[in-house]
Amino acid sequence: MSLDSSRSASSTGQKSKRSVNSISSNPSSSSNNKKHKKNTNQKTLGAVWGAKSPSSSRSSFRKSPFSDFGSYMVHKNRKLHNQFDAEASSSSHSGLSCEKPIFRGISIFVDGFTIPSSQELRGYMLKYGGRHENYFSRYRVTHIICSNLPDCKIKNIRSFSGGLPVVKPTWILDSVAANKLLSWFPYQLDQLVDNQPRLLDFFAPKNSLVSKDALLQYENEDTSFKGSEQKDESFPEAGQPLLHSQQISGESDDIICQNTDILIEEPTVGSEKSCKVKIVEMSNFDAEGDSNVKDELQTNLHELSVSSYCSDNQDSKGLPSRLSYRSHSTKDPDFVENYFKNSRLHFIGTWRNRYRKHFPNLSKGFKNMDSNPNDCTGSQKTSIIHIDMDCFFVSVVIRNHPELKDKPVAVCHSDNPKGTAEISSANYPARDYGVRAGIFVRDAKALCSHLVIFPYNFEAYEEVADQFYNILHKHCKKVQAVSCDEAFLDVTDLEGEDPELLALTIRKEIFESTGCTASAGIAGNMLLSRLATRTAKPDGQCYIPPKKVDDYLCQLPIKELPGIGHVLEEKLKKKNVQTCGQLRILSKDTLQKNFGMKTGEMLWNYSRGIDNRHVGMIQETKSIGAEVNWGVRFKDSKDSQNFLSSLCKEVSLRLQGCGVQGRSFTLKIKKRRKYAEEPVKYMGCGDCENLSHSITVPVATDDTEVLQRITKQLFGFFNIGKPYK
DNA sequence: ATCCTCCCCTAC
DNA sequence: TAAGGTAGGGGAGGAT
Ligand SMILES: Nc1ccn([C@H]2C[C@H](O)[C@@H](COP(=O)(O)OP(=O)(O)OP(=O)(O)O)O2)c(=O)n1
Ligand SMILES: [Mg+2]
Ligand SMILES: [Mg+2]
Repeated sequence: MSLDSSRSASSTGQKSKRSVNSISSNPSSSSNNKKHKKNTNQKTLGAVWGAKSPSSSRSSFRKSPFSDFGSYMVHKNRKLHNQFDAEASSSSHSGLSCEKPIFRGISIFVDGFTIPSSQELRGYMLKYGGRHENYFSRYRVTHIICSNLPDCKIKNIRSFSGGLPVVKPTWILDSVAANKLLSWFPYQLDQLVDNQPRLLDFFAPKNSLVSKDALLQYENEDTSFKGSEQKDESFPEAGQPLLHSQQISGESDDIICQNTDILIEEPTVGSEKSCKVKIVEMSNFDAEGDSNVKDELQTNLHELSVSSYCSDNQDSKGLPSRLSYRSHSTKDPDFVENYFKNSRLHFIGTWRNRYRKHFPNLSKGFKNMDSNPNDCTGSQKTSIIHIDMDCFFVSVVIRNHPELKDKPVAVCHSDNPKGTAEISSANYPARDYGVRAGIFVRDAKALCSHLVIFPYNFEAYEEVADQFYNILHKHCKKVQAVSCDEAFLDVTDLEGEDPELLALTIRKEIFESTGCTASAGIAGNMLLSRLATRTAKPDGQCYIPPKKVDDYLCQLPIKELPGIGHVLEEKLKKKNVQTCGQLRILSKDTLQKNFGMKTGEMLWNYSRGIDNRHVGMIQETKSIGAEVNWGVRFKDSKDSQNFLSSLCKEVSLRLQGCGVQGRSFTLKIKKRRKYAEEPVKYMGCGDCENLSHSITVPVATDDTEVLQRITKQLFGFFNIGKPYK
């Protein structure tokens, strides 16, 4: 009930996509899912694929990742307000460390029963500068610790160790006794000795974590497929005799490749046709009990998306066989699950749902500006703080590596200087070289050859985010979470407090508690405080007083405004608009005519520093979905069906995890564009067309089997593989 | 006018 | 090798 206010305020009535649901229907509703809650919420929670790049942008992006994306990164004046920096560093970091950090860079995972116990080993690791992981991850763990095992278990360990050293616990004990890191080589598990990779360089002082990746690469390097190396973008390799040859059985072509025949002639390298599928499902809540207004069911939309690449024949040799290791949609039966486990975008995309469960009462727009409907009631001007962690993923993983603080560091799955893994976050020294989130690691290495790469540590991000929000909630009731590292605070009501001092205090606490720095922007509305944060970074804060607003905005490149991405930027550039000052010249009418009513108004307002949003207006979830656009390769229709099936399962789990059901469902697919070349990105989806169909069913569901039926039907709408029609 | 479907765009 | 997700806002154009 309270919620409609939020939506109506801005949108002037209807046009809201789906009705909003009533009150509390959400968690309470279906009683049945109680038990799921615990399990599911943790790792599930899904998402939808965003159909990111339009054709135009896609191609430009491909050619020069930097040019249109982060090109300028306006380098922030770190100036003013940099206080506690020095002082805090002394007091802050808890010290588990007074001992010589002989295990620096070492991260162990203890498998099974050991003497001494896993807990004791953990104690040693922490005390001597190392790490201990409770869960195995090939990216975080550098050594597996394990006692000799029965043969039947050995096989298991061999397969999951992924080539990491498997070492006896005495390695730790002896190293501690010697007060230096001994080579693990003599301590390998007896049964595995023959198979150990030679990884002596592991201990290269720098960061062993990285070297692991590097080594793996070297092994495979030569076999890397040529297609993607350099030229790939230039021309469609005309020749390429493809192994194509005959095709498959009738089956394969029907599903996927609709224009198979045509495609075959295409320049495409590998004989694959890509095609993507995306499914979205929408649904209403099962309001069950409160029937009240049936229309209130909030519709909850649930999307599934899949993208696939189908290769029509030749499952045999050629490129594909080489790719077949394990992470590949048709090769790995648990592909979807593994994929999500390692996806950074999945992590940040689902973070919000985890936050909701973690801070149930705080996450819903806290009664928020309750009374004052239109507020704006002048009396006191509102005061908003925006706060954002500096290069979050990097800061967290280098907390215990002070020597790296001023060196260029980035977080990425791979350190392969020829690889197409994406940089997730780069610290400020790295940004000086032009390295930034989203570029390929090979491009990053080209910009900065000594860039240090760290692997992800999702558990740590989760933990730091919790500390971050605990601190924010402690100081302010009106907190609107934006993402795992970013939030708005409405501090208007905290009259006794000077916002700038408060920001200082909060940042200091964050640093002391997490070892990571945050920056803050303080201003009269959300737009301005957010912009202020950008100029404050890194490790600073910035207040924009009302009088300075005009000066501040006038020169500001429009791309800096939230809501203006690369497409809008280009469109405006064509009209000769590059700064807010220039944007102001256009009338609201013109803008609305060119960009639509809402977008036009937004542009007009933002260019003047006007923003009427309120902190804390968070609505109920409207949609839940899951999508995969990487590593999807289908050989025949069965593969695609299996894949859709796993997505249905995933979505079903996520719905249950949230305690909601859906009535409206959308399937999205990606289909390889006719003249698309081989994807530049390893296991990527390349240049695709995005298609979607949706359907609304009479009764809301979260049942896997029902989803499968619906999905099948939706899939049929695409007529994939039926050239005529 | 309003809704509905199929997109596109943006942010993290 | 590598993990290109997720969710919401909004526009165009056709159906009602
Ligand atoms: N394209 C992107 C953008 C972000 N992230 C992840 C990594 C970031 O650390 C985190 C937070 O995003 P921010 O936009 O806040 O970026 P950073 O915190 O890394 O840097 P900044 O100091 O600019 O906030 O989200 C990502 O993986 N890929
Ligand atoms: Mg940040
Ligand atoms: Mg952020």
